[in-house]
Amino acid sequence: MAKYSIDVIRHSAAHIMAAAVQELYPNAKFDIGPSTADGFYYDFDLEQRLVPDDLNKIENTMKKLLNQKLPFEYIEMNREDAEQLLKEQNQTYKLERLADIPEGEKITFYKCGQFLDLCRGPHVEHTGQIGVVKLLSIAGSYFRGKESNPMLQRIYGTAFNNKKELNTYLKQIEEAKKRDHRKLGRELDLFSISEQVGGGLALWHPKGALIRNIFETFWREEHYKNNYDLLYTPHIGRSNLWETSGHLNFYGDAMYAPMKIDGNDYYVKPMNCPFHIEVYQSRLRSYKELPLRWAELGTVYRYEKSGVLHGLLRVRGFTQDDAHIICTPEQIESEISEVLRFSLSIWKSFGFTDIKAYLATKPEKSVGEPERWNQALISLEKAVKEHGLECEVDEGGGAFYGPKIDLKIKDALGREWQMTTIQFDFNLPERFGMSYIGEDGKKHQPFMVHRALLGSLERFFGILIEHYSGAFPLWLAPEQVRILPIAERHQEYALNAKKELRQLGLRVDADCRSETIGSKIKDARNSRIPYILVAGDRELESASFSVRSRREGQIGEVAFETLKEKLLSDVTEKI
RNA sequence: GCCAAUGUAGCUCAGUCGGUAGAGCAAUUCACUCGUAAUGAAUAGGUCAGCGGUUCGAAUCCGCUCAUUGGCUCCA
Repeated sequence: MAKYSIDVIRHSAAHIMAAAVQELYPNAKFDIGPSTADGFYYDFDLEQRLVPDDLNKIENTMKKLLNQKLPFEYIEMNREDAEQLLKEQNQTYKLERLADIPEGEKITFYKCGQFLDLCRGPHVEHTGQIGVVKLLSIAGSYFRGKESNPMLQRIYGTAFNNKKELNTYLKQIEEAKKRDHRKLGRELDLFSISEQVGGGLALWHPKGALIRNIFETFWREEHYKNNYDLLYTPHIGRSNLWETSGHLNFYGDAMYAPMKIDGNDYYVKPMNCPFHIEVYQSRLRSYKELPLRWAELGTVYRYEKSGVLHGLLRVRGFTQDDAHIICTPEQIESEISEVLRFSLSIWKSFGFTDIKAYLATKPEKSVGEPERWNQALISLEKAVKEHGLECEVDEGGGAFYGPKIDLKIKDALGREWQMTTIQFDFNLPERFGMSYIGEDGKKHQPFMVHRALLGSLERFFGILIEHYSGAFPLWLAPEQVRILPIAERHQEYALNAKKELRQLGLRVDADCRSETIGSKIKDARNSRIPYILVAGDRELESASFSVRSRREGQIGEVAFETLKEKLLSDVTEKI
């Protein structure tokens, strides 16, 4: 039996799904059915709405077809015959797809059982080679992905070589569900989103807020150490500011309606940049004070369509860890390199080391001098190379105002998240008429770079929750240590230790409820407490605790003095 | 925004044919004072998402609205 790549198997499975749909719904119209990163889909136009139960029906029909070991038959046709055939079958979407195939290119079909599909292949030889299939979900999808086109029904499924591989995949999905930050956010009492308040507006509960405070403090300290200055700017600004910046014109749809104050329209900010620029414009600037690196944890609000909101990962109000670097052309290279180095070091602190860069270059429509675009691009490329980052280039994928590098980080489950962004801006300096006096005594336009390392604190927190599965490392854990007295007579000892550890700056609590020790341990473990200290007669006697570490398991009795040192060093080491 | 599904106690979920609300966990109170993942008992907890309709009677049937979920589109 020939060995086929999983993509070929899945693409073939997509055909079989279409064949099953054709068998069950003879009037179905077909669009396309490619393989994806972990499965396949096919888009259909059906007279009836599919319901989840239909998936079983379709899957069973597919299994029947797989068992028949039907061959995939390759058929070449000329354009006229192909058109004729698709017209006869009333396959309007396929006809449009046919028209996409450039003149002179071969037009190929694959036939499997009764199902004939316009397709360039390749496929397996026969359906017995597809292994196991599973249909996963039904969704809507615009034809050709365009909002103005009709919506088709899409069925997602997956295929694997064997049952074992499929089960591994399904287990992964289960694991991801267990880590879902929305679920953990509720269970660990970290945050919530209230219908009363509104969708996409997160409420940080005490424990979540505590974690945020810790990483915000870390963020501020690191920025000071890396020669940034911090700014605070308002949440609203007059309409003329947003007219100058161009936001009202370009992104007005995503901005919230203005409020009238003294006859002026004020808008809630969707970005911090115009404010930072106004700080720059507050006086004449000399080349001697450049580069300026101004950072702010700036809370912004953007109208996101209702259908896209998703826990903390896609919200309407969020805090960016924003910064703007304003510098001379000579400083660009070292500044970009420095931003990248700084970014990588921050990610390392949070336990992310698998990072990939995505470089986006000049699109068709753009502003700014080509020479500046070029210089910016060179600096980005150099920095990526210098830090040895794997890099993918998206030609023409930059914003109209400048090229950029995005960093994607891989989490504990191997999922990639786009987080850091470093973007040049040739638009705003022009629009605001930013300048500095150069060595020559003349005015020059500075380079301006936007950068966000974590992106949005909300989104970062959501990903952090999933990455750690709620088990935050000691330095981030809202409750680092929990002391469990076994009986009432051990409470005083526990409370004294709690007091002492708090004096050392550790976040400690004692569980003095009249529960059994087993029950208290269960609760502490479910709360993902890094250190559980049990105190009974023996420990009281020897001034020690029975220590259970989330990371190392049961450690046994440790003298209180030794324990204090261990805890403090763990916090410093960020483990 | 679009397509679809879902919405019952804080959480997870049951609720038959339309006959007036139920479990487990969590919470609260009391008893127990316990040695490494669940001590026992009692109590409390509900505008069945909201509004409207059909009906003698609606969690249940119908319509609208809202929210959530999975996708699509979008993400300066």
